[in-house]
Amino acid sequence: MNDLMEKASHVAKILKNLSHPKRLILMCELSQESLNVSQLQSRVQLGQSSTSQILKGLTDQGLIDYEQRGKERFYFLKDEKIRTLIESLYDIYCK
Amino acid sequence: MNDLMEKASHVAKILKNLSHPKRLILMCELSQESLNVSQLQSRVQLGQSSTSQILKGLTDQGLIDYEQRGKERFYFLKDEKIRTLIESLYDIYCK
DNA sequence: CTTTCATATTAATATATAATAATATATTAA
DNA sequence: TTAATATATTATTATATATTAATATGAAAG
Repeated sequence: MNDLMEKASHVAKILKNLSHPKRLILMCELSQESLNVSQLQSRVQLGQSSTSQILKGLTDQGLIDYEQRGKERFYFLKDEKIRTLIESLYDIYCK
Repeated sequence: MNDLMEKASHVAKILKNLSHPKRLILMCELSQESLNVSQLQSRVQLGQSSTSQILKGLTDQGLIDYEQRGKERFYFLKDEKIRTLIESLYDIYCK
């Protein structure tokens, strides 16, 4: 039961990151291509601050990472399991 | 973008229901067999009230349903897509 | 070096969620 | 018809999350 709880907590945290429409869209976009903050901002219709905060959260949890190019930061999916999960979600709910 | 937002909101709501370790375990249990409230309670280590509230939320969202047998209510998954999703999660994170 | 642009951080507030306790309902059995 | 059991509901509180605004950092251009 303890091991189960740990696994469940881990998966639940990841799901929480996807459990908000705009974060979900953001992650879907990132599953297609690397994008910088202002690109993400406009695709997801959120302010600069919220977008940055969300990206920080996702980065802290190891789900995404970024590469700095000049002034810009290009974010991309770091965790391949997330990509698989997003694909499954697409298969289940959007086909 | 609007259609996208609608779809994303729908999926996000479902994910939110799974984004809590105990609700996730509860849903996993229900994906295996029908269970009554007190069985769920003990498997998930939650009080009676919380368990009932969670079950109500899941029922309201059409994810589960129940069948009354005497004093007891046996809950079961109503939405087959959820079962598929839970199986995917298992494949991705627990194998 | 100073201005500009992209992004990050902090703080403040509003809103949602989780947990608990207390009470209510409904079914069955005595 | 009352008592016992399973479950539901309501109210309250604590905690977490989302949003916004204001300020700060850091890279590059001039």
